[in-house]
Amino acid sequence: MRRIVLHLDMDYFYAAIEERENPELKGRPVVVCVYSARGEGKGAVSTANYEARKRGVSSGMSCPRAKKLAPEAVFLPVNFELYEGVSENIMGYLRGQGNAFEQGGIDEAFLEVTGRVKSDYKKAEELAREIKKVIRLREGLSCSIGVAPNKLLAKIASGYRKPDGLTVVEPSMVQGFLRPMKTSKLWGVGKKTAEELREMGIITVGDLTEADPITLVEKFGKAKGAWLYSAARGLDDDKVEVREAAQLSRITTLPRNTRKPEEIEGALKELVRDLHTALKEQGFSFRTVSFIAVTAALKTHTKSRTLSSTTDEETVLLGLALELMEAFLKERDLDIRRVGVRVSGLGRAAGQKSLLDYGR
DNA sequence: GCGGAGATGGACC
DNA sequence: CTAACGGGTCCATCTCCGC
Repeated sequence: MRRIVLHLDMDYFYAAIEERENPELKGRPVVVCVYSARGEGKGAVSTANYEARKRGVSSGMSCPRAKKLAPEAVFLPVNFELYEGVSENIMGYLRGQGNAFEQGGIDEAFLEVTGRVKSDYKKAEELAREIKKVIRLREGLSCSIGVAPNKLLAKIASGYRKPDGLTVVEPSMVQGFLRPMKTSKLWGVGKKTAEELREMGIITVGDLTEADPITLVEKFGKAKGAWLYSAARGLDDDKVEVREAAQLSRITTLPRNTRKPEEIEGALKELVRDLHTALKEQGFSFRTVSFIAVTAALKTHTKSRTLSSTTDEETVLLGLALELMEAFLKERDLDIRRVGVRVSGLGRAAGQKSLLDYGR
């Protein structure tokens, strides 16, 4: 059976929800920000609506800079609980629309629809239209959808026309679709990889199909080199499936750069409490704890410790986090800008159902 | 040579 | 003001170490 995968991406999700909650915002530039503890407007842009994007505002940009570009924009702090609720509604609906479902972040998801549409692209397109309609009706939000032979292509297709787009890439169209694109359109090719490819004279995906696989492996390592080779050809057999979380973390910016334990501990304790709550909610125990420090120079350092068996004790988590923090401060004479704590080696606490146990 | 642990960096949302 | 910069997750790679 010819495989058909659908990828759905909500349009400027956070800003769109804010517009929906407050219709007066419609037509105005809206910038949703994650503000830090540094006061007066410091932080980064999470999402900007299209009015703000027209003025050059984009995600990841610093808020003061966005303010300079769009002084008349409405700046709002993120309201995660609100967005999560909306996301759950949408994902709950989507889950039932395919043969398999995979959420990839708060505002996007893959659906394996091969069986449901019997490998028929016309039916897949109809299904995509139906999904867009339902989400618009129920949530008052628009999304963009890509329909293609695999996840890699579906993801690129959903981003091809935005907002409110629908792009269908049938197998016969794959080469024509991919060849003219910049390599950075491939999911997994970011700034660094694109730059290294550019140095090799590879700008487009078409260029990449002509690259020598041996050279790619030499340059990028076995896994990534091989992946680049097949991705350029639109090949990908990654399954659509529910993935268990592998790690959970919390990180925050300190009011000022410091290496005094008493100025860091408070924040760390709060992060631990928050992380432990999330752990409990999701029924996870953990085996590895990491202390994360981002220095004044914005370099990230981590220190970790793995236990011989899993636990879900908050006191263990806090004890280890503090211990690792002290070890870090002893080792390095650096001021800390942001601190974080991470748990990995996750297991299921007794009596907890795995996400995988919930049927489709 | 293989694995787990630990550190780091790239990528994406 | 010639910059200033959140928070979260996943993955790959490298080194070290015990076996």
